[in-house]
Amino acid sequence: MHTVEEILRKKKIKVTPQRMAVYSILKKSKFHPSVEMIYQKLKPDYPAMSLATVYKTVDILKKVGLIQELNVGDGGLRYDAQVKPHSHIYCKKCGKVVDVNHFPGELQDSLLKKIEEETGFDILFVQLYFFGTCPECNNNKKLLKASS
Amino acid sequence: MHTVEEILRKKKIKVTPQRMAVYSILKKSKFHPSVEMIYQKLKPDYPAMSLATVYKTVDILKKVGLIQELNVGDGGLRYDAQVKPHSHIYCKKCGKVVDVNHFPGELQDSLLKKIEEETGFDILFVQLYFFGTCPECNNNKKLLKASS
DNA sequence: ATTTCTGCAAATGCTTTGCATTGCA
DNA sequence: TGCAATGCAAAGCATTTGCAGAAAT
Repeated sequence: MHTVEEILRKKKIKVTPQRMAVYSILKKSKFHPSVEMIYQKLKPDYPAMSLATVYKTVDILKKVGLIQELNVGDGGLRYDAQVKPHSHIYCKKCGKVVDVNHFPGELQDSLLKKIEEETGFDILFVQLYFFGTCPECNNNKKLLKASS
Repeated sequence: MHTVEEILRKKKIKVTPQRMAVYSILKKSKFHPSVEMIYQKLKPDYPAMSLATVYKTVDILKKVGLIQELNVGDGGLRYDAQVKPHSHIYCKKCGKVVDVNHFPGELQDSLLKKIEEETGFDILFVQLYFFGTCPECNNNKKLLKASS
């Protein structure tokens, strides 16, 4: 196992406070923030930080493989420091993205090979997204239903 | 079963040549085109058509449930008149999006319920994306490998 | 006849780019 | 010190919006 600093230096990418800060936000948070969200979280500690730097940083971290990009639609890309295969669930109402610690075993072995054979593609990775409404956003509706 | 015209009229949405043309492109094509691609395909037959109209039309068709939006990343949304559950494979090199007529049965019943229980979400739909390189884009590489 | 839609052009908003300054190695 | 990164502002693009004229019901 290597530290983030080592991984960056090995690829001749300079280790800067901004880059470490962006990675640290992503590593800590379970919210799968967008670039704008990362920027807002960093502002108190790095008042001079530029939004452009956050864009450039997530791009680099993505290319190096330290983070993955999630595409939940509705406009914004989200970033995730968890790069092991797992799936995501997105709330259509509040935009929250939550990890789903379930990844169909079927998807990891025989089915992938079958699909590669059928389509002729070489499969690099799989993204599985669930879309729905989260418990918090459901609350009102459920209470209304229960009382009617 | 209802015709597209009937479905639109029922929802008080006017049936226009532009709307039918956009739907027809999506129904016919297996390419999962973007808004820009749809616009380019329509230009010869509808030289006056506006790009804004295509944007507005896919939005309406999506809301009515006649088409689905695919989010393959790399910037552009794609549209698909096939609304039954199926998955998609996207070529990272040429951007092609192809249907995968395989949808893990696991995903449709017990697993969904389990995930709903674990997360508290109400799941509305699932998107499964495979990312990789298509046979055409692989060709060169494979030939090189074979001859080395 | 009324209502909605189209097409144009302008506006918006997210993301990228260019470049002088700053800072890591 | 030298090269790369930052931060700012401007540019770029995809998408949305407003509205007058056109078309559908």
